[in-house]
Amino acid sequence: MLSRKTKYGLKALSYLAREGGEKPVQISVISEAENISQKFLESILLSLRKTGFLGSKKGKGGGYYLLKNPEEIPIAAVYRILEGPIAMVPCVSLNFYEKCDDCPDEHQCSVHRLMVQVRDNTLSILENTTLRDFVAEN
Amino acid sequence: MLSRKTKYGLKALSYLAREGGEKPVQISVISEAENISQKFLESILLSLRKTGFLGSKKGKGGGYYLLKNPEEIPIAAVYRILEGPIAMVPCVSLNFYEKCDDCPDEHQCSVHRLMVQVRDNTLSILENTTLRDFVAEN
DNA sequence: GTTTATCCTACTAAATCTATAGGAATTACG
DNA sequence: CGTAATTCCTATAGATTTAGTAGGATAAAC
Repeated sequence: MLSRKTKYGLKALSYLAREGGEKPVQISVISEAENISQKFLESILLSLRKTGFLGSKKGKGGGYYLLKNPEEIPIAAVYRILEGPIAMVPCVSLNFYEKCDDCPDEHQCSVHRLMVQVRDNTLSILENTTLRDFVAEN
Repeated sequence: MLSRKTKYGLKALSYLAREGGEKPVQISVISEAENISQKFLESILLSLRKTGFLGSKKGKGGGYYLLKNPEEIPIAAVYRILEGPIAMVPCVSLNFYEKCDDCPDEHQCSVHRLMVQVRDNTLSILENTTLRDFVAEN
């Protein structure tokens, strides 16, 4: 299940992408447009800024803006920042790998093999979809 | 992320499928073989029994056994019992649908459309994989 | 009637999620 | 300059979920 954090983050980025990126957009504007708690959104945008997806400007007329073109931002990258691993089990994750404590050999684990398949499929969708697709659809 | 509950449940079912189903297998045997806390596994098997996947027998020589052939048990069905929705957002779930409180119209939501894609892909894997595949792989 | 097993309910500790609070820092503008 | 508008940052808190644990009831085998 997707956390609200990730969902809100994607919606906010989507909003910024649709906006075109001419001027910074204030948190309050996005939070109203997308029905997101302003304070919560604030912390989400902050972490997207710290990881290089967003730029910001303080003070009057300030706000957030995209640092890259929408087509350069795959959903997978955003997902990994806000949600974490895309894989359903850590032992199958490419970016957040962890060994399972219950499996002596993960190559003999049927769950492992199944989840590799699921990961590959999900990944191909999330890597090949960018913010640009979010804009184009509307 | 897959909960341990679901992972353990799948491993236990997988164990039973490999066993062939002649005789009931005790919780303690499965829990040792698969490195799962016995008490925790107990509650998992119980809920799989209540939902018609497993039969059980009490007393000496008792234990759990599959009620159907492995090829008749798709992973998707087990997943829904133990984990819940396969979809990443409730508004995209076939079996556990819920409207998002933040979306006025889900058909105009880019996250929704993306997650429909992800769901369809994951679903086709989980519906077309059965316990039989878990056995065959070894 | 003793042993072996599942059955069932309730509880708990820890982690995670979803925020909220409150002020500091920065910028625009008159 | 001074004031208003905005992001920046840290800390905290309440709710929910997860991953078990405890302890006895029930049933079957022998």
